[in-house]
Amino acid sequence: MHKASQSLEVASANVENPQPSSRGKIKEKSSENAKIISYKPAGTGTLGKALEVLDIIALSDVPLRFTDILKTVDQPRGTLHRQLSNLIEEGLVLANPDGTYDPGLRLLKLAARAWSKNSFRSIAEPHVRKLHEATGETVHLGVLNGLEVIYVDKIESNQTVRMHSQLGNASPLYCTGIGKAMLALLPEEDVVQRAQQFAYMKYTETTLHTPELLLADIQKVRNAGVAHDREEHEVGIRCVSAGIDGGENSTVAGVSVTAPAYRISEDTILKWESLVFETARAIERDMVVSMGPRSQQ
Amino acid sequence: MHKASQSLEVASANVENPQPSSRGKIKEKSSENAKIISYKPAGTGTLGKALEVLDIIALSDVPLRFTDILKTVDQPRGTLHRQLSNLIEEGLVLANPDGTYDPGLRLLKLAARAWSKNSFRSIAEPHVRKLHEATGETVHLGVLNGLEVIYVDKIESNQTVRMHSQLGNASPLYCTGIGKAMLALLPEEDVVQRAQQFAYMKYTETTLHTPELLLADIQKVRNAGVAHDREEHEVGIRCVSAGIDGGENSTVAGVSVTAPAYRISEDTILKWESLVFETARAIERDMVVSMGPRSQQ
DNA sequence: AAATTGAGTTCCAAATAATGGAACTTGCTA
DNA sequence: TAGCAAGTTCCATTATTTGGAACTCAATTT
Repeated sequence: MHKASQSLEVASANVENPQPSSRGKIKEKSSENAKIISYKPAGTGTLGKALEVLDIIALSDVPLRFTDILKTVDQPRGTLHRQLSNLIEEGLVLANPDGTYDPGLRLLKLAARAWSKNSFRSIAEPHVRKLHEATGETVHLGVLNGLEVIYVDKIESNQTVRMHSQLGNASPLYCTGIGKAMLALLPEEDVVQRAQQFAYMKYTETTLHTPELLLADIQKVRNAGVAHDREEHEVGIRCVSAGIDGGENSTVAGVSVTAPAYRISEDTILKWESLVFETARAIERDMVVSMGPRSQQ
Repeated sequence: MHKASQSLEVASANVENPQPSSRGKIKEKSSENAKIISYKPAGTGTLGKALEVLDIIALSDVPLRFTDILKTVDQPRGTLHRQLSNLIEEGLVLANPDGTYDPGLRLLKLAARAWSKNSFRSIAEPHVRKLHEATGETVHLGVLNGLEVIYVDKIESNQTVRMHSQLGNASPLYCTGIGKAMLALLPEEDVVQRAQQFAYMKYTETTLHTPELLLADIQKVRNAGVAHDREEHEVGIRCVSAGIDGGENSTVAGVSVTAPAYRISEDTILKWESLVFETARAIERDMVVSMGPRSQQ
């Protein structure tokens, strides 16, 4: 109990869940069920601590030196030094000649596989493409991950912007169309809980920057079936989004169409609402076929 | 040579680097042993073992179940089970409802940062783009990583193919233009050593599938300053490539132009040779400016 | 229906790896 | 040249990982 509690306690709070799992599965963390969700597992175990360091290096906006990392992570110098050595040895971190550290190439290689193997993404791809063709605007496909949405696919309307520039990027749930659409799929108490955990930032005038504003909007999304981002994350940018419920698969995701506000009329928005909604439904249907109950191999 | 320089080179690209390091370096497994390059560090330490499991999951072409992984990795069931638990808890691995495992979303998020933070890539980007504009064909940017080239950027000639589909992908050095161009930059004994370690596959009729064939070609590349892939990896595909020597930075990389053989004449090839060569030189110059001696921050 | 098998999970003493404090280098600065 | 800051190494202590075996549970087999 002593040690188990430390390594896997994330689920400590959400005990007793019927979980109709057939064969046992490995302690699945906060997926759909988790009543109490701990999004910040805080590096427990050797792996967790190593990843904590890796996160600091990867998520920083400026190159970090040894001491910078040391200040962020609460550890003795000797310990951090060895952790960095291990990360470098494994190719997860790159030591620059000037004494700073960068994320390593191995991450790219792993992620390339993670992306191409992602079955949800490949199932959704034709639908995403069709939506792009129907609207002519930028389309995003995102997956729920804790308090963020992670973009797993994207088709740009404007080809001058690099396509892949944003894949894998993460945005907060509360200020994006996809984020709100996904929240609306979750049980109310789960939404309430997450709403309390956001570190709200008022990106624009219309950003929903309190749990109350957010929860009220989520209710509207539930009724409408689609979510709107009315310049809530970036001035001048609007988006229409619909949530995708993976069901069995427990994946919660969303699609969206995004465009500059000046370019689109209310009529266009209405048209997009149904297009986006239908796209989400189509993806859900394909998911049941491909990964649903009783299938796969 | 100044500042701190802890380029520990465990499995880094350049063995045998005089490296006038001033401050001590991190760890450094065995400096006199640097002749023997261990590209397969074989999971040492807790982190290494965890990554070994992650690699198996990420690099497999089919979804793996617990037992499949167990057969590949030589470990007791109990141990593997806990390792998987840890990987799942950290978001590096995703447990599917059907009992199979996939690489997790956290990898995408980390890799997105690794990519956008990669200073080499961003320095090279304008040159890569220019080369694409000058040739109208597909341009690749790759970095040396052990026995492979990892593609860090790519501009497609044919927009119908998804741009990001290949980023992070790895190919063997011996059968790609960029790979051979990079090898040509390394000291001879290093090339010989790597040449012996490849698991040669005869992809096409012209694949250089023995160390002898490869070494002979590398010599030609050294003389010419550019490397050719004459349908050595894929039938009907040719490519012209030049190596990029990071110098101080110790990054070894390469650029290439690729096109279907039927579409290009010998004249075109000649023109590309100088374009590609010049692009590589231009990138090297920019690297010295941005990350070379006396700079940073 | 009972027995068997296969797949996954849990437990715990023993083995191994990580920790953290302190001493040690080294380059830079006052 | 003394002092300082940044980075590196060492090693006894502490904590985690290991691996074998026992256990659960469902799907076959007999």
